[in-house]
Parts: sequence; structure tokens; C-alpha cells
Amino acid sequence: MEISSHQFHLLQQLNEQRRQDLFCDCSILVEGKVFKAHRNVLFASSGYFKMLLSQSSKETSQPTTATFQAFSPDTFTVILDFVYSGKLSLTGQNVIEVMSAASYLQMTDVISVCKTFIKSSLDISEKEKDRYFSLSDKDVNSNGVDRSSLYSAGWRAESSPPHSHLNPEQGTCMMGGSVWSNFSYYPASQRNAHLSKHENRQDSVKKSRHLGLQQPPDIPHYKSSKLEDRASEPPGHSAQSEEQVQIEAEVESPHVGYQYGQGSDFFLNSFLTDDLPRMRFKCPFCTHVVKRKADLKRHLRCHTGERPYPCEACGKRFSRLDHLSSHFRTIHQACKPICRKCKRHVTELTGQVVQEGTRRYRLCNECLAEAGIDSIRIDLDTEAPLEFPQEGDKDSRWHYGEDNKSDVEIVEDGSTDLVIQQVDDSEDEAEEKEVKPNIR
DNA sequence: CTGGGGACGGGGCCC
DNA sequence: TGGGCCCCGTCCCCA
Repeated sequence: MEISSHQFHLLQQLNEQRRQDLFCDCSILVEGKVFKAHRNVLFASSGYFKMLLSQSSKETSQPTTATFQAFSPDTFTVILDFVYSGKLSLTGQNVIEVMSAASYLQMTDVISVCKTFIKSSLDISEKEKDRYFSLSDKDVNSNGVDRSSLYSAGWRAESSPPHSHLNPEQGTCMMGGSVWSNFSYYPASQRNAHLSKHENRQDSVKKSRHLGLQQPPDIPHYKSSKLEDRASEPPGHSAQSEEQVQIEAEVESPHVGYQYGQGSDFFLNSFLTDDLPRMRFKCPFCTHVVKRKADLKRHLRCHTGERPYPCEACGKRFSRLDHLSSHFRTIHQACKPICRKCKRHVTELTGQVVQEGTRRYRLCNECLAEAGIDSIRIDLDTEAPLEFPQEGDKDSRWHYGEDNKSDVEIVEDGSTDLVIQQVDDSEDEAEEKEVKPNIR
């Protein structure tokens, strides 16, 4: 016989012990703030801790200490609360950093919940856009209190997968439903904590020009992981003040009578705007505005860190197909008609393609001879140019040539052997004519 | 310290 | 309207 409440009570007890610092055998230091926890709980929740603790347990029986600079204490609080309660307190503000931290800590459940949160937020934004034009303020506004979205990914969601369940006790939102009115309010100083430098740079320029506003310098800075670095807010970099956000909301959404309360403008700013008729889609995570939905979708990947386009030649992943294709052309197809060594222009006659692992580049005959790699034999019968997947071939594997297109997977072997390949430059010649100075 | 290469994000155009 | 492609500017890394 199984008592379903047992797991819940057990975790509740552990959480209580953590709060009272009872039996805690692990200290986690996040930007100077110390979190106490139980090794076994961390071990069971995170791939990162699993590795860390399994190593440290071999070495010593002393209490373990882990230090992180990759995310903020606030973010780790959300993560740790989730670990000990199964409830993930996501907001539009913290979702990016929580996802980044979860990625760092190898907590796949949390990552998928974050992704779902983001996707749903966007769906809702789109739906709300429709509602925006059809509903009155009264219809959509509830009470305006701070209502963080609270996901329960625990065993209380027995009938639902973690990412689709919201704790009903919190009276919060329904994922996938049509109502999404509970985004928590954050001070504007934190609001843009995840803006990319680039966006901030551009946005601050745009805003200053548009509204004549100064950017306040006092922005909290959260050190982030590599992934998040580009999307994090550097100190002094353009966060808007609360007032500014409000002004911006008013300027960009001049339809009065549409407010969800203080914090709700966060996602709703992705609405169509009247004063910017050509700039229609606003990013829910930053102040960036784009003309097309497709552009917004593309832009959002810089927040979500999603990289759906893997290079099957080297395994590197890209957020955009064009970046992938550009990478592939540059790195694996040796499209540049330039000798990598002497930088001289090479043709079919004056140079050859050299393969180094999965990398390909061109060397002129002189540099080839100089490097003494002209004696390496290659079997031209089995060598064929690397091919980039064609349209509609997104999911297929990449391949060497036509003949073995379906089965051959290219794996980076780390080999430093150089292979020289005689190539037909006819295509490259054609391409050459179109080469512009900035094409690499 | 500097320059080059590669990655990446934004914008625009074409189909 | 969306996807693909190209151009441009910027950042980061490395030699």
C-alpha cells in the first residue's frame, strides 16, 4: 500500500531541516551569500551536484562547499526552493536567469519548465494582443497584486507533467490557457537585468533619442554563465527606471484603459503600437521592437539560449540557420578563395583545399610546399565535399557527398592530420565573383 | 597591445 | 507571412 502524501511530507521535513540548518552538510556560496543544504538532496536534484558530490565524497567526509559566480543568490534561491519543494517560482524577470542556472546545474526539468513558461508567455502575449482590442480594462485586470507565476513540478502534480502544472493553491495562472494575468512586478532596476549588451546599447540610444531620457547608472549586476553573459546587464548599462518604463508603456501603448496593474506591462508591451506603425512586435524580455513576428521569434532565441541548429560537422550549435550555414561555409567548406597562411587569393590552379579534422581551408601551392604537407595522400574516390543540408533537410544528418548522404555522420575526431583535397573550384569560382569584401 | 577570425544579433530584401 | 539569405556592426578569443 502506498501513502501518497509520504513523499510530500518527507520533502517538507527536509525543507524544514534546511531552514533550521539541521543536518546540513553542504554549503553553497553564491556571490558571497551562503546557502545551507543537504548533500543527498542536491545530489538527487542536479547533475552538476551529482558530479561534484560524488567526487568530493570520495576525497573527504568533511562538509562540502560549492561556490558559484555564474548566477545570482536570488536565482539560486528559486532553484533551491524548487529542489526542496517542487515548486518553481518563475517570473518574466527571473526565467532567463533561472533557466541559465538550471542549465549550469544540469537540472533538465527546470529547463523545460522555463522553456514552457517562455513559450506560453509568448502565446499569451499574442492572445492578449487580440484581447487588447476587444476587452475593456475591467475585463482583464484583476487585482494588481504581486502574483508570481508559481510552477509546481513536484509529485503533487501526479497527473500532469511538471511543465504543465501550476499549483492551484497559489491561485495563479493556467499554462496554455487563455488567461495570463499574473506576472510579478519587479523594480525597473531589475527589469532589464537580462538585456543583452547589444540591445541595451541600441535601446538606450533609441530611447534617449526618442524620449530624451537618461539611463540610471545604478543597476544591480548579476554575474552570469557564459550563455547568459551576452544577455546579462552590465553595470551602468541602460536599465530603465520604473518611471521610464511607465513612460515607455504609455508612449508605445497609447491605448488608455489597458493595464494589468504595475507589472503586467512586461509581456503586454509586445503589442501593436500606433506611434510605431512599422515596428510592431516588442520583445517581452527586453525593450527590443521588431517589425515581424518571425524576427521576434528569431530575437527571442538570444534570450532563451535556444540553439536549434547544430553543425553536424563539429557539433557546435547555432541559434540561427544563416549563422550555421555561414559557419559551415567558412569552417567546413573552405569557401574563402584565400590562402589561410599568406592570405593571397588562390584558385583551383594556385591552391588546394586542406582538411584538418573537420575544418577545411585553402592553402596556396607555395604555402603547401613550405608546410611540407603536400605529400599527404588522400583517396579522392572517397573524398567528397562536405555538403550543407538543403531546404527541407533540416533534420537530416549532414553528409560527405551525394553517395553516402544518408548514413555518414561526421564526427570531430580531434585529429590534427591534414588532408589535402583536390577540389573542383568551378562552384567557388562562381561564388568568388559574388564575394563581397566583408564575406569571410 | 593589436589585428584577424569567428560568432552573433539586428535589419532588410527576396521568394 | 515566414523562411532563407545577405550585409553590417560589435564582441570575444587568440596568436
